[in-house]
Amino acid sequence: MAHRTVGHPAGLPDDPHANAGAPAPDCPVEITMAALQGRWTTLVVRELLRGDHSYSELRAALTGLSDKVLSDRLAQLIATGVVERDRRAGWPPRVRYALTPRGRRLGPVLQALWDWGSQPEH
Amino acid sequence: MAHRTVGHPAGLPDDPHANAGAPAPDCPVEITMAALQGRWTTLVVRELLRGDHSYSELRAALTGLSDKVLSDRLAQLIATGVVERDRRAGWPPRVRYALTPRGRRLGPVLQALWDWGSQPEH
DNA sequence: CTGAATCCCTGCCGATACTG
DNA sequence: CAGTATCGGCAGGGATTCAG
Repeated sequence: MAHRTVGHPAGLPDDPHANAGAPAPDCPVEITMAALQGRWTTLVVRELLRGDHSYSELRAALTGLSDKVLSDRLAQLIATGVVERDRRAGWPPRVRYALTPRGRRLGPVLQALWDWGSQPEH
Repeated sequence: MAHRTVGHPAGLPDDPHANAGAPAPDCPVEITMAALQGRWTTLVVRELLRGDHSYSELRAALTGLSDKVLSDRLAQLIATGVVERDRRAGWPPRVRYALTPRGRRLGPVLQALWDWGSQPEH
């Protein structure tokens, strides 16, 4: 049991599946990074953690975010199963965006990112 | 105390400092994402979680990673305080790369990323 | 052995304009 | 209200070459 510098709770890095010598798209870490990647993405998720929003509510909350990028991000988050779109019939068009259960589970992940980023340098 | 959909342990999203309406470089989440951003970055960190490595050891472990990107990644990780370089006098040049204490604290972060990415879709 | 410098190509993202 | 279409600038990163 040679050089196990520190104990790891699960999966990392002693998991048998954790032996990628190259960036594999099916690596769990890559999957999560891909879901969160891109400018504004984490902010959109954080906004939706507060509750569901309409398109224009998101745009108002995230000042500086353009239409193109917002729809790109929403499409990305829907594709990764983080967000679901609820379109209701009638006029004017009413669309609501909300986190899926999977999306809500990003809370602890963002929390871990927040915690590390808040820690002092050394 | 209107619509608090779920309790949050700390910082997110009810932290007073968590009100950025735009991508702020000083946001803790952005700091962590910036440290981990870029292809190969998480794999380099994961490799170093196993112990310190020489330059060529890293290159051997990460098949397909080019010199340019590896030195870019090491510079990035050193700049963000994740990795430290230990250069020893003599010939041939011997250099060792190891995680700083701060870098070792990325373990739980990668674990959180891994966990989310391993979860079933719904 | 340990990198830095260069070249080039691709994809991201911001701005603007337009549609159902 | 809720998006899509198009374009252009710029940075990321892969291959190759050169240097300490």
